[in-house]
Amino acid sequence: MDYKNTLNLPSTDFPMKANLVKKEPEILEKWEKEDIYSVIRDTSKGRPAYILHDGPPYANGNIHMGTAFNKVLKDIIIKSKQMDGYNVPYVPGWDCHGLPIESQVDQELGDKKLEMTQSAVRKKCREFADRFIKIQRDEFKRLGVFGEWDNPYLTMNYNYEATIVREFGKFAINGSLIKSKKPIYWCNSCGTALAEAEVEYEDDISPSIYVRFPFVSDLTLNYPSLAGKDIFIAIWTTTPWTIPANLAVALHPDFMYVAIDTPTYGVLILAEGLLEYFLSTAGIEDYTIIERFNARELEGLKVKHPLYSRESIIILADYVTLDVGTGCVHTAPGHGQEDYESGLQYNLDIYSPVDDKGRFTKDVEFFAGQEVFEANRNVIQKLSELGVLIKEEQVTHSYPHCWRCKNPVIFRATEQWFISMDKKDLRARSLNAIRGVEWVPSWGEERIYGLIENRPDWCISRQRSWGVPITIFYCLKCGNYFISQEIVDHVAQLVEKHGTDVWFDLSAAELLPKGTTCPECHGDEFRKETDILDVWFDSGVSFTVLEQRDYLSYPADLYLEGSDQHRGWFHSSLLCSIGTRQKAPFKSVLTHGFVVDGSGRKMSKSRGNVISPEEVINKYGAEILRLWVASEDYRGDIRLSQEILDRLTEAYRRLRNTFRYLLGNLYDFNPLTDTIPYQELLELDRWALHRLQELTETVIKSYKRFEYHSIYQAVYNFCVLTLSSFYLDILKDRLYTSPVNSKERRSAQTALNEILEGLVRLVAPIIPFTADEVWGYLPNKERPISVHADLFIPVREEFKDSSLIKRWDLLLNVRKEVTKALELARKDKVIGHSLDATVSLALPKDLSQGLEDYRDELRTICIVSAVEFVDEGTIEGGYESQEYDGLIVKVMPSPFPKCERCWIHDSAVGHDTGHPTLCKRCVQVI
RNA sequence: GGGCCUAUAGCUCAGUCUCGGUUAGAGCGCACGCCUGAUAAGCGUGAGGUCGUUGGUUCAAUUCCAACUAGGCCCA
Repeated sequence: MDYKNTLNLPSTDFPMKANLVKKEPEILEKWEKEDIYSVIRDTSKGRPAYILHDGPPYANGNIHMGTAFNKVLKDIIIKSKQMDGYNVPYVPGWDCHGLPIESQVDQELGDKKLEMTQSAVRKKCREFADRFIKIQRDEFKRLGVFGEWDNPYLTMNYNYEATIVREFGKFAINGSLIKSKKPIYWCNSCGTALAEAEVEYEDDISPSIYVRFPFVSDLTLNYPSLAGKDIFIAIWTTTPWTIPANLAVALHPDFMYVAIDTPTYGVLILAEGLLEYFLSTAGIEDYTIIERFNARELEGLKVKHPLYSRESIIILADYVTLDVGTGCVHTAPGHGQEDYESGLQYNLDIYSPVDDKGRFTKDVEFFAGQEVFEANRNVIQKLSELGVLIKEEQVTHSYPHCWRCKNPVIFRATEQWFISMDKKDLRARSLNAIRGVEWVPSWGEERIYGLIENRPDWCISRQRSWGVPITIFYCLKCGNYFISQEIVDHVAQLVEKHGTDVWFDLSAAELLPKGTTCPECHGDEFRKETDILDVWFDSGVSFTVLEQRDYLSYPADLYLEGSDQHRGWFHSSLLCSIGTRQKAPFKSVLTHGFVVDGSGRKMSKSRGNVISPEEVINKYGAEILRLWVASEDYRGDIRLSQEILDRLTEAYRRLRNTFRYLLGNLYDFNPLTDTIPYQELLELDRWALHRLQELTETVIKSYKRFEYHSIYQAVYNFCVLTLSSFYLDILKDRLYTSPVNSKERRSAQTALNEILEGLVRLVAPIIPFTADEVWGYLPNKERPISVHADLFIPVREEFKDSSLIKRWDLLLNVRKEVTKALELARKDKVIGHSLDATVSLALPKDLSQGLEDYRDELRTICIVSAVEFVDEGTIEGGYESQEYDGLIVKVMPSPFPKCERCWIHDSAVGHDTGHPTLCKRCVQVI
């Protein structure tokens, strides 16, 4: 007779092989059909809300691994908060305006652009953004991310654009807005401003000149050695044309400077560290050092401009280096980024006497009307004539060029709009607010604090097309610019209806409320501003979405982005919110690191180490990608490699198989009728339930702390150690051989069911596809349509029994020793399967006390045919425990025949004539 | 060049921070073996680490401090 048919072997349709790549789209379709997101919204009505406000990705390409990581992390938070009892709506967003899209559209259009109106080009930009929003949306959905995908917030939506106009209006009206000069990249031949991304660096040959500026301040008082001499400071530059705009000379605050006396050039002051370099370059051999200075002693002294009869001031700046030159840096605040910052610091004019075509303006003596690059020659000539030129040569260096016309570009100061950091105490109020926000990890606080503390005023204007206009008007009569609440409201209404195209399509008169007159001169003819807003302002006011949708709330509970956003979105959002609402838009801010390759290098095309989300999804499935997100500690760099993916795939299989095995053993279990009350469960099953509570506690706590890698480790170890290699392995005998409806079997199933129900929920936020697939196979069908619409099962205190755990710790430890002994016996070919063995234990006193009541459990948990306790000294040979002094384990092959049904060797096998190959227990079962 | 961050077995993570103190843990992978009633599964045993480097503090440092190296983010 084939007794195998009399066993209760596991049985389930839940497939062992996941085939995620094929299965996931089916599950997505099911979710779509069920409208799972709405179902979750409905079922969680009335629960406390948890608002994670989405940082809008930029809509100009497919998502990369960083975007995928970020979105999955958000989704894990959303799903886990949801299952932890909150109502967690999620409105995804996209950042739509800005230069990258405008540039890409420019390239697609080519020369056609020249014949198009600004609005027509903007329309192309809108279509471009739209295209990629759809693509990215599908990519995010494919990752299993739940959200309001059919109603996201887009910064180019008309109502959002109107909001931007209104928020900008608040700054303008409250007095934070200022207009001032700032140097930007400028292409002389195109006559346009360029963004940083629009310049290309290429090697160029430039003049390199050394010039001496005579001192005006009297140095002889403090330095008598200099008495009676002509004293100069020596500077070096590769842009002679900026000399007319020189207003200062910068020294490094920590460098030493020397004064050298030369027969040809008089006394020259320069950095000590560049003395040798300078002397050899300038060809000076005859000199004497007559004085040394600390740079700080010279700060504020005056020198004379080498060309004009005005003064230039000596200032200090960190960016001065000893690489090349003299350590005394010619500073023209209107023609360089660093020069500009020094100019602000020392309150210098941002002087930039150059027009749109790159020609000196008429008030520039000697060079008026000359194009700056052509003027280089003349400037050098003039310096030479005036006897202030020390040396001229040529250098090859990397210099910025216009990406369009390939000509060299210049820095030119132009009028720009700024939000003042200090006029309305924006900086102070922001710094104060930072202290009230929870930053995770905590160092984020210092990082953003430092940035806000030191940043200059926020330049919010751009000379581009694809963006939200700065809605300011100018009076044609008096030149005054103005804005008012009435104008803001009026324009915002127009924008809400027609989008910001309206600004480009209509005239100033059409855009203004009827009867508007200039508040200064009552003129009635106007022009509109042509600049648009920095896109960081667009996304910076995204918290308005939280106010405008009644199911969201401001401020958000959480903002979550990469650590680069301390300078980006966290930063602009904070400023926008503080500036208009006096409080931070977020209660807490979580940051993650960047995705790097297996050896910690950044992913880049040139390195060839890029792994795309698409690649992972198509080869392994989104679930593996999500498991990766959960498994990595994201506070630092996040590594990704083929090996990591392979490991995760194997781990996934293990998790899946654990679920499958649990399901397989519950095929005949009806929780409603077959559940055994806790107090009547076998000890081992109660032990398992206690372990489940510990796991639940760890996992729920880790979800709260956003520490998903701990969850991954805990769940995985639970499946492998607690379940697979221990509990489930031991349970097999009881599950398979006991009568179907026996208490022992139902006791095991009660525990298994509890474990399955708990586990499937705990992992659902991380592997939502698999969890929901498992959900469909659970024994009891009275449940929500998806695991994601349900809640975690909280820790059940009544399932905890720490004294039981303590007793069993000993059993587990002894088991470990027995397993070692079994392995040795196996090596010696004494046994194969552990059930072939009978084990004799010589126990020291302290052990025998704890084990006396567990003689039978020991046999079961060691999965051997018999365990007997014997006196010390009666055993010969045997394995001596390293853990317990005096514990000796002797493994022998069982002398009894093997029961054909349960595989246990037993003395009673053969005693029953009806079933001569079965043990007593199995005979009874049959 | 500056600000912030990271560095523990081949891989992913514990431990160190708030207590510095016997042989630094886990799983995976690897090697070897068992089973064939979770079977393109399951079980066991074992080998892997001068805790990035160098100094300092200390009776004692992976743990505290400093510098350096490598890498990451943001600036310049």
